[in-house]
Amino acid sequence: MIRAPPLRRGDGVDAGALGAPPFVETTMPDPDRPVVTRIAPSPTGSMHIGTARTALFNWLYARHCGGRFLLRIEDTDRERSTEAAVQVILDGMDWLGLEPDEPPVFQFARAERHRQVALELLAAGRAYRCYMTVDELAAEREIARAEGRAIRSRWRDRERPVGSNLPYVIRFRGPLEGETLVDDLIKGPVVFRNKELDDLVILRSDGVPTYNLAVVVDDHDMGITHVIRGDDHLNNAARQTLIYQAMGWELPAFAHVPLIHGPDGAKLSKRHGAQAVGEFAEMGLLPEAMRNYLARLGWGHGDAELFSDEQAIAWFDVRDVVRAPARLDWNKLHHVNNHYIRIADDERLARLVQETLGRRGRTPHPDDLARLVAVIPLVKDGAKTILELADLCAFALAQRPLVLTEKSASLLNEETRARLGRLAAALADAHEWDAPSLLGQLRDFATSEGVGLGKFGGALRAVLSGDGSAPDLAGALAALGREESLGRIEDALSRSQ
RNA sequence: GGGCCCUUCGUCUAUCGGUUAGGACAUCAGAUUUUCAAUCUGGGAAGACGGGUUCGACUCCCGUAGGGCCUGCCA
Repeated sequence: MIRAPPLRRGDGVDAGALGAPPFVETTMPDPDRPVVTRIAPSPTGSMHIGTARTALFNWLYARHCGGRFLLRIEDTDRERSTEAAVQVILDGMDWLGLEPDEPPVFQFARAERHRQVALELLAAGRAYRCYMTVDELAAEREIARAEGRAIRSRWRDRERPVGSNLPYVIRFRGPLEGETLVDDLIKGPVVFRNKELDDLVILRSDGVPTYNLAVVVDDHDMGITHVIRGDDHLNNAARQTLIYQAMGWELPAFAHVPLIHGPDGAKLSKRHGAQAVGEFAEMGLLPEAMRNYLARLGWGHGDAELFSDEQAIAWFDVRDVVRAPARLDWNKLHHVNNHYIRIADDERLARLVQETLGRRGRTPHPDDLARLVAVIPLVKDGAKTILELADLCAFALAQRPLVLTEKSASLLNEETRARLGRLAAALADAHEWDAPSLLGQLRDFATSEGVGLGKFGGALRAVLSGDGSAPDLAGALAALGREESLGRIEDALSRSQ
């Protein structure tokens, strides 16, 4: 393994102008080191679904390798970071079931350590003080852009202004020649010409470290072996590589995963329906469905579409992540969600439906849970979300006497009322009250009436549900129970026309 | 402007030089049916474009076009 030369302790004067130690080509990660991955979101708002997928990839890879998965909160931007946003991340990870193996690391709490490293780099001549004002910087930026080159500070090779106490930032002193290789696990080898890389600010004028320094120091200190993150960081990886080399630190393996786009191919944003993890939860998606769908978005294993966490862990390798950005497809997400609703435990679903109903302002009734557990098996196959499941269950929770919609009421005429009356009488004597035998009885009744089920099915559904949204009739009768079912029919028939 | 990344059915993907280019979602048609749904059967649907390399290219190389990211004292 190639290692950078040891840091040279400076004498307080920027040594770069005198000739900094040469930069090495690259150092590769030790293949024998146990894998450590991390997700490093910044708490500046909601938790993006792309962040969730990156977290999932990190989690899957760590589990696959028998390694560890860590969480770091990147809160060095004091202006925008909020405690509430930290909680959103913690809740999001919890909901997704992606438990980090250690308590989260808060980046800002490590600012002193970052500052030390910045000073070390300064002392070693690998960084310098830049006294450019905001205006000067803006001007340089404009010129550099016009000339099609990276911005350069004129303080790179200058002593500090004599006797001045002007504010300054510390910039990393990158090499002007040669190339830097980022050997990305997903994108393959990517070569950057060093002259294209600007000298990034590592310490702000107020002494707060910047992201690019903090990530490198933290990833190194946390022993991260695989940096799996959004590919918006691919360019940063080159400059970060330079910092690793300047510090003589072993490089992690990089894997830059493409971003998630909206259905129209544009960057996923609010107008696409949802972009925050919390919103997906509120829309009635199941976390295991999200894991399956997200894993499948940008990664595949042959024809496998629906798979367990265990299978995903067994199969997942970052190297197989697709290089192109993927679009969020609501249809497929819903399809996957439907699958997990079908195989989910009915009591769990009942509780989720109760929560949904509660959010809609429904006052809970003591019978709710029991009725939901009875009716959910009947309707879950048709539910793409918990919200839809709640809609499909609604009829079972209605309290007598039901209010019939106009359409439902219109199905009750002299003929159907008479027929329902005879049906109620027949059902009152039924020995069995389960779906199969009820279906048999409905059929027998239809035969005895000399008509098809269609002649009174609509009316029966209307009086049982109020709005006609009930599922299979026999199943609905069974789920409702004899007393409730006959009561609902009775209510409707006794109502004046 | 500059640098970098990306490009297979509408969408997510399989293919790792030789396949009738496979699967899933969506869509269409039919079947079933007590509404809706579900279910079953079947169909249509793709290698951005142009050059190479090769006996042979979706696969490798170059170019073009289109999209994305970075170019912050944001992360």
